[in-house]
Amino acid sequence: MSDNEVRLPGRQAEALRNDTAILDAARQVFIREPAAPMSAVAAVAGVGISALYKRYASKEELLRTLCGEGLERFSAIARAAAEIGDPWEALAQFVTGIVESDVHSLTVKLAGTFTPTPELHEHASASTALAEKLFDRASKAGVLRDGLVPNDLAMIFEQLASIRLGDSERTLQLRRRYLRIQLDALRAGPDRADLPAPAATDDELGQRWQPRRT
Amino acid sequence: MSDNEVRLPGRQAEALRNDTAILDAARQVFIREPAAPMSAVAAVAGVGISALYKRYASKEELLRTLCGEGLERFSAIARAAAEIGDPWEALAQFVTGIVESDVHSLTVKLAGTFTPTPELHEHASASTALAEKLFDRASKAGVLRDGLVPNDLAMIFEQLASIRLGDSERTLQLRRRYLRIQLDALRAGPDRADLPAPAATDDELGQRWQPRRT
DNA sequence: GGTCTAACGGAATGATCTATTCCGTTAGAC
DNA sequence: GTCTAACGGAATAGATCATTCCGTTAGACC
Repeated sequence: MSDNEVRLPGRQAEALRNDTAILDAARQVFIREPAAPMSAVAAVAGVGISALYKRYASKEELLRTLCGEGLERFSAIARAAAEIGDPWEALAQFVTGIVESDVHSLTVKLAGTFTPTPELHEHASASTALAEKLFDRASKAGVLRDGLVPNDLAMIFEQLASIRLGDSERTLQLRRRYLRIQLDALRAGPDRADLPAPAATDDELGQRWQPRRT
Repeated sequence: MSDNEVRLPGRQAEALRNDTAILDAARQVFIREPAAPMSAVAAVAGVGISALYKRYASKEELLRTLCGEGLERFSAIARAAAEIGDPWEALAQFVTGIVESDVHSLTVKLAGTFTPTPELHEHASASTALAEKLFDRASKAGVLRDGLVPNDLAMIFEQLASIRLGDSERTLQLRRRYLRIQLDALRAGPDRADLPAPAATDDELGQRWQPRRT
């Protein structure tokens, strides 16, 4: 670890360390199980429950924070991919980046477990726009199979995020395997059958942000 | 509905009708939400809770029954596909059949919510063997991309089963769309990159049958 | 050294949710 | 006109959690 913040000694240093420990633990716990109890987060972070509530007024607030952080990460990955010259490589890097950082679990799968703020909605729209730009570039370059639309990417993320077997390292390996398969099928090529049904609409995908009970 | 069992009149006829109503409702409810309460099943079936417990000693027993029924369906689909002459068509029909009947949600996704019986295990093994036969036939015919193994099919089912948007009809449409994409990527063809990691082993897949809490 | 207090740990509280049981009804069987 | 299998659904008995409360404690400051 780097020590770029060791200005603060003693007690306050511990508090800072706990800040990140709690966020890391929460990310890890809620990615594995979106309905996990707060006590599980505290246990993984190695702190007491009160340390959580000192920082976040409620579970919802913690989840919102995690989700926002996920959207941030999503945007960063999209922006980095946009720097790549080759349109296909840019898209592939983007998709790979999202899958490798498991950002989908942090955003869409957490949405619906809390009531979203307008800011989160805007942030989500902006992120989607970045992804669409990458998609359109590849599409105009003719490297994508016919009939695909940007929202297909979201569904592919969803499918890959459903893979979870063994520890997180093994899960990552398996996701890479099936990502390769999916990417191969997205490229333009001979023998591509027509896609049988329209992709999900924005409205359909937006339903995920409606608060759910489960 | 056909009336092949109307020998029994009155009260017993109602009981028979309830038998299937309950099983249908349970299938529908637990596919949508594996952790659904028994009362939800009763509500959908249009009966009282006691009608459930008259037939199944516990929730576990109902889940086991559903799972067994799903394995039965799985085998039937595999056997029907085995009749098809063309190896690729046989495999494609099999995969399509599993996805269309949402049988994966009935077997693997329910496994782990109850303690499995030895019979279920054997039944599962037998089903897997049928699927492997279809896979091997296609593999030997050279129509599959290199590096695929039978267990890849299970992961593809898993990914497609994770798609759920709107009502069941819309969900089916979307699954057909992404099934087409996945199938295209399974065929042998030019430009197929090597798959980056080994597929799931039987042991890894078997872990799903270990009882979980969630 | 002696206080003071921010930051904690974690038990206690108050809701909520559910599997299962219990008991009074009722509609056909006879 | 009885009798009873099959019900409906309220009541019971436990879980499971989010959140609060209160007693500790380890640095900060004198």
